[in-house]
Amino acid sequence: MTESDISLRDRLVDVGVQLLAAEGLQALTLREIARRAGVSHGAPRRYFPTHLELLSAIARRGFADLAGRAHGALARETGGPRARVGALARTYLEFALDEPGMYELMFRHDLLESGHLGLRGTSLPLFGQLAGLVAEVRPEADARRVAGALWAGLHGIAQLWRWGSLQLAAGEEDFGPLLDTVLTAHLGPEAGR
Amino acid sequence: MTESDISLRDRLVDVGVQLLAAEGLQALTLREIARRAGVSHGAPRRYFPTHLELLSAIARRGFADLAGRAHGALARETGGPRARVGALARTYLEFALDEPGMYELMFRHDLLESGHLGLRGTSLPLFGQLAGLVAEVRPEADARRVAGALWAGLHGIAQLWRWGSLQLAAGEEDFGPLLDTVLTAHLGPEAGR
DNA sequence: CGGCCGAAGTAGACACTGTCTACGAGGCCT
DNA sequence: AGGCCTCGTAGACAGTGTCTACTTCGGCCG
Repeated sequence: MTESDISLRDRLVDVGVQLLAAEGLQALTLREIARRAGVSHGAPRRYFPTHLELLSAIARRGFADLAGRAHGALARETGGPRARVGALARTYLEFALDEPGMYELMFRHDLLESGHLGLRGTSLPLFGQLAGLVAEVRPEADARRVAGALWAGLHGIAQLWRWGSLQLAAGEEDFGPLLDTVLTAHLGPEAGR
Repeated sequence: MTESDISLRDRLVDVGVQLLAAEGLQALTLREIARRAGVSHGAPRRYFPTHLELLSAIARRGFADLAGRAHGALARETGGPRARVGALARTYLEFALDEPGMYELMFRHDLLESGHLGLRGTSLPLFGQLAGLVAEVRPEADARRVAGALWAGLHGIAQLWRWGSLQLAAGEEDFGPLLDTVLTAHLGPEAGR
């Protein structure tokens, strides 16, 4: 069987990721995941003692996905540091809007293990890259502080945009101009755009 | 009795607000609210057909509270538009960090009626005021766009700060410098600070 | 080869949730 | 007085996460 090739542990996470993308965070119950994996509701407990741990494992996939996309975007972007920050930021927002359920889960820290798996594992390195690029663009500024402000702006846009708040309040139709506004405010205008 | 002076409807919301502040969003179950209000678990249904509607009524208090604080802050701040934006922003962040449960609820739109009560009711006017002040500070820019970017920055700081992400990643101890960074980036330096 | 043992999954119980429905108590109006 | 109607009660129901006792089955050791 191809399904029993991989362990139940991995299959549960696979099913979870798929279910999250298909039906959203609310559908991601322990029992429904077990059902779709074809096992009883008690089975997951052997690998994930608590629901939070299973959700955390699913979220970890999301962090890995985001890190992969960011890595790919940076590899593709051959311009200067300012352009690379722009590519990173666009990737971040596209991820948040492409995978709304996953993005939601990744930042619902009440549903995740308190260990902040995502942050330490992949967000921090990613943040470090961002801060490094910022330092190149604005050597006179406190790069980590500016990178933090930038990240906050990205996260805010992602969140508010998903709810339609910014569309309604700011009257935008696309998040691009908002993103450019934030980037330009912190880093100055982008050369070739 | 002083408790039966006010209607059960209001009492439920009162109890909810109090419970939210005391024990957080997770404790805000319909049955627990009913218990603390001294009625059976079916009683709320007469006033709030669904749990979401009760939560929405509670959140509405939060939006009103925020609007009141903003109004007060603007009344207190006698400086120019740039200083007034600063006061507004600080008020927003202080609210988010003073009342973390309420702030969380206000932006958990999966728990609120889809009508976006809060947005239309109080956030939009508030956003309008912000945009008006921004227009005074930067007449050459698209005020609503800048205000949107500013709001996103505030929301992002509030969210990330509450989880400790920014403290960890950006190495800050206080959100003030981050807030100043965002404000300065979008509006230029504040005169008297 | 046979018995055992431990890992893996099952099945049912428990407390809790939100929702729904049938029911009773009490006041108000005609 | 009698009827109605608003308000709240009480219990049932499906669903959830967690916990515990029980089966099943494959591999290992004597």
